[in-house]
Amino acid sequence: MLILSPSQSLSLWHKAMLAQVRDDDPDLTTRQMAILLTVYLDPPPHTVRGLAANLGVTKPVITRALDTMGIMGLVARRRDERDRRNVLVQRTVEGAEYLQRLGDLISQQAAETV
Amino acid sequence: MLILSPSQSLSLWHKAMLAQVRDDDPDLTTRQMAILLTVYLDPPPHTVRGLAANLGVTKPVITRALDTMGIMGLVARRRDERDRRNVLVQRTVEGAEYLQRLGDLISQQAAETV
DNA sequence: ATATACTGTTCCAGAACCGTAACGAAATGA
DNA sequence: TCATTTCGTTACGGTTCTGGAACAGTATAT
Repeated sequence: MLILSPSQSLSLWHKAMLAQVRDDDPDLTTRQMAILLTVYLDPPPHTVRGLAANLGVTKPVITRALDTMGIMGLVARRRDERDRRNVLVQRTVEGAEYLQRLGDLISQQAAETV
Repeated sequence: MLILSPSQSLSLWHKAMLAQVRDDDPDLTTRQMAILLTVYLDPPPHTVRGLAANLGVTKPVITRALDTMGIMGLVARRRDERDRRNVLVQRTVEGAEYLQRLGDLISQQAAETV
């Protein structure tokens, strides 16, 4: 149970967004970020279809986001050997480090918020 | 001074991103969101050049974002009559309401975070 | 008056995204 | 076996964003 007023929320959101924009890495889209966080925070397995349903978007959106984030090294794909129609989305060391930095950044901005 | 652990930060970020993706409104890009929040949270005046420098992006990025968010009604442009080279970025009722909803949403997600 | 500096915008080619629809591969059921 | 269903991906046409360069309009300085 976190106490975070709407005003504090916007201030925190602002700082986090600014930090994202200012660093040199290319920004993830809102959808990509939602997918990435879901893969790392929700329990596996994660399939394309499951992610699409969870986020309320079409399957090609997931496929394309996985393509992009795969190239970035943030997630990996693997065939489900038990049902080879499925693709299982997996975490990577690089992705875990990326989100760890993000969490640290937000946490730090929160600490500096009045 | 807010206490928000990295883990709580990611969880909060996740929920906020999911809410953004799931609603029907088109998602703002990270840059657009950063510009919008800067205009509403930092003291005016806001110029294209100032915003570009503050965010570390080029001026066309600001111009285009103002075009898009202007069509959405989230911000407005006005010539600076004292120096007609400048464009002053102004807040709108619709933009204020948008950010108020965003702040409420994040605040509410925070309250539901363990 | 004229050159210079500065502002925001527009133009350009390229990249990434979008939704819809069609698709091949794999599993299921008759 | 063969039709059907269920996967994820690809193809299509269109929109939006990107950085860099050129631009017109305004202010300033000589």
